[in-house]
Amino acid sequence: MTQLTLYNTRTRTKEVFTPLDPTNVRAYLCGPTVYDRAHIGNARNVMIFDVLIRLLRRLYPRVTYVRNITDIDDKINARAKERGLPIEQVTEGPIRWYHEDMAALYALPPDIEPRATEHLGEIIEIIQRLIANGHAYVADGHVLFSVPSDPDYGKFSGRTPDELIAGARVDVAPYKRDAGDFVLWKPSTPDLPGWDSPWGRGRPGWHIECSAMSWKHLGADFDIHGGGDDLIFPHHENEIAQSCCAFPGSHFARTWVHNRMLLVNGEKMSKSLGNFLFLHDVLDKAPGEAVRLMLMRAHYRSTLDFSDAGLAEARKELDRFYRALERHPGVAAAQQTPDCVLEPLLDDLNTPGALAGMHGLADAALAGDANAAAALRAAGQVMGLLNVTPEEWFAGEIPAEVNALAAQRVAARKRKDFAESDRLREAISALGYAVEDGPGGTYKLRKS
RNA sequence: GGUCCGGUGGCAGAGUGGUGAUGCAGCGGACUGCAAAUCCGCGAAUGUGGGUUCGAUUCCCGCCCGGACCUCCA
Repeated sequence: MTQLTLYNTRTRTKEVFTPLDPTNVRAYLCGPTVYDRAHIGNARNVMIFDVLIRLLRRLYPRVTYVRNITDIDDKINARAKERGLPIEQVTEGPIRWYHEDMAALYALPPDIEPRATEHLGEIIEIIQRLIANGHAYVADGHVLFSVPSDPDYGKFSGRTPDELIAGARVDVAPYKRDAGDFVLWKPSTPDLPGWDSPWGRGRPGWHIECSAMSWKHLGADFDIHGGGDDLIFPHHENEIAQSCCAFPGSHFARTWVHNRMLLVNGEKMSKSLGNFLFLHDVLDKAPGEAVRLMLMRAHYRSTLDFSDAGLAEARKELDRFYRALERHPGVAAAQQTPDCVLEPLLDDLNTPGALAGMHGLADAALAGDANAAAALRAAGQVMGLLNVTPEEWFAGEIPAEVNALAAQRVAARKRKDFAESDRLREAISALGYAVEDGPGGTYKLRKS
């Protein structure tokens, strides 16, 4: 019996995953706030969830994968104001880029990609429910969630309300009854985007849109909710509070999967440090699969240092996998995911372990085992790797100039003019390609 | 200050109460005009001090070091 175990942030333990409805597993991932390019941290988050979805689809007949787009946000408003544009025009580019960048990493598209701007009705309905059952109040044009009204508040992130107040470093707005209360709805001035509501023209707070979109598309109870671990508090704590209080008796997401943050060349990536690494820039320098593999080289719950050296190693690992496939041209993927890859993945998404399994298969394939090559392809499918042919991986576009030099080199080797041969190899190398000699004067070119 | 996580070979990075995966790099050999790739082989690690145990890298405690969250951030 193949059983998936996942570390559940809610219980802080590894648990056997049991779907609420085995005929339809429902998962929600906090998607991007679209005011800028996606960065490499966004990519890690999507990659780990992508492998999870691929794995679930091998275990269950149907998986509904929802990943939202947050297109209402004060940063978006700020950009719109700067440029004198409506928010739709500010978010349009980032949404398109996000799709392009994630596609370059071979990320599966979500089944449903809801947007906050399309869910004002659900947002307002949840707020009304919260007011009606005493978990929210109107003050000074705002609607606030009343933290003291929810006895479970803080349990998820492991905090007590006292701690929250003690640790609060922000000024507490005077209209708040309790320092920990957070905004569900806030008024918009005429120069800001706003929507009509029972509380006047305004806009939703940060956390409410995820409660609304997951409810609409997955129901009040669903299986898995994912995100970066920096969202545990306050975002996910607040989502849980809103949703559970709005829908008494419901439990919101059963299993919470959070990935650790990543470092860039040893430093935390943050706005204040100004070292945000955009996916777009990384993809200019390295193939999408290399970036993807790089992000899988560490377990999702440990810190990953995204470095140039690591990216170079990821590329070499893929070279090895593709060489193994190259030895068995046209071999189709095996039906079953090989155990040496499946088992580590079932154990809380141990992607480094799965990669080790793939190296074992590559060894066997290189030694001539066609079944191992077929298994390697199947492993690639669940990992989202090995999406192209070996020829495409190695060759890419070989410039005519490089081909010409290589042809000259064959001639030089034929007449045993090795000095000229070596000179030509260096010339090819200077253009960014490596030449490998095969038997009988044959050769292969690849990007170096 | 509060809460939480981690310290494994040169680097990256898993697992495990009983002689420590995997990759990259390095070294020796085969192959090659020389290389590259491939194959064969090699060296190399569990922060520190205690405790539990027949036995701990794995469990517990102290210490040292590093990191995260508590504030917008995946």
